[in-house]
Amino acid sequence: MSNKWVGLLDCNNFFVSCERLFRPELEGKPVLVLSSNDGCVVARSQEVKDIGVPMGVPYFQIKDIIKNEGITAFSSHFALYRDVSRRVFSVMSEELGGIQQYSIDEAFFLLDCHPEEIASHLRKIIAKKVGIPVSIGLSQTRTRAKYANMLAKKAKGIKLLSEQEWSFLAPKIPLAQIWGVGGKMEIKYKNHNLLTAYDLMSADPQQVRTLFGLMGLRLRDELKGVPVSTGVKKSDTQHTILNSRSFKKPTEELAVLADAIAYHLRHAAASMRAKSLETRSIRVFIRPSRHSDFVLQGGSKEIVLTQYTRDTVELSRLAKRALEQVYRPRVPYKQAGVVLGNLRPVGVNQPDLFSLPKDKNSDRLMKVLDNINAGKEGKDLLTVGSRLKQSEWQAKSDNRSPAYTTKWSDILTVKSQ
DNA sequence: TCTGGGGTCCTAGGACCC
DNA sequence: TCTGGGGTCCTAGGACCC
Repeated sequence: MSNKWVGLLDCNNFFVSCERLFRPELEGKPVLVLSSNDGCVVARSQEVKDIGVPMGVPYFQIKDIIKNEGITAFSSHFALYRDVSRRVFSVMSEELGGIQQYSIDEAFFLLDCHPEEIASHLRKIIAKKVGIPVSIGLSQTRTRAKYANMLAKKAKGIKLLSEQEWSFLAPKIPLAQIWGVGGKMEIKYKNHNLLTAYDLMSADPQQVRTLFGLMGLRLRDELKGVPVSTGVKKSDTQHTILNSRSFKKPTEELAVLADAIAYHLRHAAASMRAKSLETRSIRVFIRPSRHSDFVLQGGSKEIVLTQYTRDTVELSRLAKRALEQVYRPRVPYKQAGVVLGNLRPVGVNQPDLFSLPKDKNSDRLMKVLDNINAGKEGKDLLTVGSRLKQSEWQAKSDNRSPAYTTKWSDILTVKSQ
């Protein structure tokens, strides 16, 4: 272990910052971003946090506050956020070499020396080249760096958390504030009298293993300063691609579900091909509302293929079959989705002894399909699988910002004088 | 009326085998 | 009246994250 520091760079209020990039007059003003369907709040500017709007609160509950406080609310616009994200990480990679992207707005990295100088340089160059404010936490493991990052947000954007300072803080840090400890685990730890980071660090490892499983043991190591995943390398390809959406209103009809599933399958498969991946398993799930009496009536069905595929037609057939197996009449479903799993990069060819030869025409057909649909985001002109006349399950986004960076027609025009 | 979507990793329990 | 035990593999679901 030659690397002394594990760093975590995190974009501040990322979605809000993305929207502000193209609406600079909103700097210093309260801004929030809603989830798709305009369902609930997923990003808040500092001003909105100060007003007291909580994360994840349903939109309909705060409509009055938004109006009274003069908050600007955006529908989420993922094409924009993904694009800005790509820019941030490409600057980071240029500066540091290897990074490990963790989410749309966070990445880990390793440093041997000069952590503060490098962190400060990173912040400046990202602000200059992309225009997004970021915070950086540095410590000995990813879990500690994550905590350092939280402190950085309250400080001036950078926090170096040394071994000494960690030892001093650990007895005062509630486990709930530690990365990886959610509501359920917090209660479980509490039940065994483990309340702080220090408590878990000093607990008996054998006991931790039996009571809290592998996750508990790893968390204990990370808190003690022993990194669990060896470093920050990894060229890891994605394991799953998921496509799902909640319905405008619940449905009990198989035909409507089939339409939604077919839609999600087309998009998941196209996204998979765009990433040059192929799949060997498909899962279909349908669920009632999380807030209804039917919560437990949902289900999922996975079909494992004998051979990798990228073919929308083949996958559509399987998706339909899986759906018919999980579907139950008289359940008000509120969400449907498709997961493609067991992904691998195309071209890693290990032909299966027992599988049939591949249909050569399939790849060509899919290419034609993808080309026709390319650039028509959300249009879905040429489709495979069921398609209802009126997609009654789809919802809309009312306050979406223009596609400043991903659609020619929405690019800003700069005028002199 | 209205409560997101896209990921990761782990584990309980059933099927199957000897 | 009695019903093995242990291993592996797979699936569905849970917990967590942003």
